[in-house]
Amino acid sequence: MSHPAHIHERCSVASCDVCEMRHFTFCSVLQGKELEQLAGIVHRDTTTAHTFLFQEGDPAHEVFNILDGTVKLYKSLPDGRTQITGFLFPGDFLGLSTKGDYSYSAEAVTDIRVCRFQKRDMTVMFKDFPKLVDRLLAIASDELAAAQEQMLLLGRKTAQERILSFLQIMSERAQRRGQPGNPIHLSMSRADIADYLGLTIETVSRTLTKLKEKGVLKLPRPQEVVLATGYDIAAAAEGEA
Amino acid sequence: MSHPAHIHERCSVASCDVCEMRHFTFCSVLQGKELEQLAGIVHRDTTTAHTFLFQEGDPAHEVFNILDGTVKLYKSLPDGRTQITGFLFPGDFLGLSTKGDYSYSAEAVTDIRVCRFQKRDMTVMFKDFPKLVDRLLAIASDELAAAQEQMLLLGRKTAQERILSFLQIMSERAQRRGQPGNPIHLSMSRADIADYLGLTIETVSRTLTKLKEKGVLKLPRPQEVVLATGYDIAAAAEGEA
DNA sequence: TCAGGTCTTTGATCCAAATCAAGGTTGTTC
DNA sequence: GAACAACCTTGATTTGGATCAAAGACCTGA
Repeated sequence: MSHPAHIHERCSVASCDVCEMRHFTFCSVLQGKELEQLAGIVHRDTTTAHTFLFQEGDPAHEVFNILDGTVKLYKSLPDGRTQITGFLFPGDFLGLSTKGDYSYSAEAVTDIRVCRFQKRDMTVMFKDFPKLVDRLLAIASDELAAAQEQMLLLGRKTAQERILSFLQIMSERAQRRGQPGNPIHLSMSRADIADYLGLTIETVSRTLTKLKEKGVLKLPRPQEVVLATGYDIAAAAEGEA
Repeated sequence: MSHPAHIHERCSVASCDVCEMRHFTFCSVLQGKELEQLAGIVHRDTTTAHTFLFQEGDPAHEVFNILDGTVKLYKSLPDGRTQITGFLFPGDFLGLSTKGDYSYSAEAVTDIRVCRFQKRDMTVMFKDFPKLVDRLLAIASDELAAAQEQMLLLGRKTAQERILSFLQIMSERAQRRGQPGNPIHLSMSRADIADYLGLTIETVSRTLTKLKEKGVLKLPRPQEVVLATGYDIAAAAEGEA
């Protein structure tokens, strides 16, 4: 794999009040003049898969909002072992950090479009519009709850429960974006799924095959999962007998 | 083990400006009249080990601040498998949640003292003092970074690396509270450590014994760990050769 | 159409940690 | 200070998922 490069393309300033993600993301609390002020500080970028938004240890000068595509957040150990801590999809926000540096890396899994903000510009917005901070606190709270759920998965679930939980999460998030929850499109590789679930590629593949043989799902192509209707995936992901 | 009961004791209203934790916790951003207003809504509770502050699924009406003792936060699966998502110590804040219900349980590991606030009272404080929200966002951000670090531990570290990471975390947190970082006092049981690290009691015990045999630490009593000076625990916790 | 690369699946074997099973230690109550 | 209970340690064995190895599947460009 070639070493991903940092983003370099930049598009011109956007007009936030006609943004298609406007009501699905953190800026949904702003309107009218407030959105104009936001448009004044935003940059839009389009970039290809495997590009870094930033890497662990980089000075944390920017925050981002995903417009299109999939991004992975991860942390690594010195010997290369990697844990993906989350996948981001359109409408998701990233870049919060109280330390001066990012504590994780963010890399495009697919081609992506993002909104990019300088943190110092955001600080001004926070001062002018405290409801933005309220919104970010709610977002951080939800992320914390999701992180705790993921700790339960990583610490205590079997391989099969992890895969089922993962499919359930991907399905729910597609629905929150207004997409169908059932044929599930997996925009990431088996390696990324493994690094998200604390497993190996082989175990991910084998477990999916086993679920296919059980009739729980179909796998017409590696990236497309069709869940059997009438199967209680939520219960199975928590280990019912 | 007897089933822990909910808290029932209540003490009278406190005077926040003489609070010993005042500068170590979220109220450190308040002063003078602001603290008086906070004192008007706080209740102090003293309660014994194994008491619940709340359980997963309870309506989230209160937030808490730990004054003394240790609290564990955890999530469980239907069959009883449990993942502790964090230990809280004096100065730590808990109870954030955007949903109506708590998404995890909080239980006293030792006898504890806490400040207790009704969420509706806090909402008023947030409106009056936006800097409180800023502070909570910073706290949530830090917790998120810690959660991501814990996901790396649970997904990718060996038993020995987990134990060393745990000791390092406990040491650092003691220091942040102004206590010595070296003889480490473990206020929780082996079972709790296991549920925090995604291991079994036996593996926790064996791994500690092995580290003792290697001369990395001494274990004068089960709850007291003395780290060997000159040993780079941080590097070992990340798997240096 | 074929060559080469990347990704996924499948198979055989291994091993770190879980499970099963005693003992040992510490603290508490009567 | 004996009896009990809770917790911790140690030993023997098992096992779920990792590792090692190889064969498909799919895509891209010449």
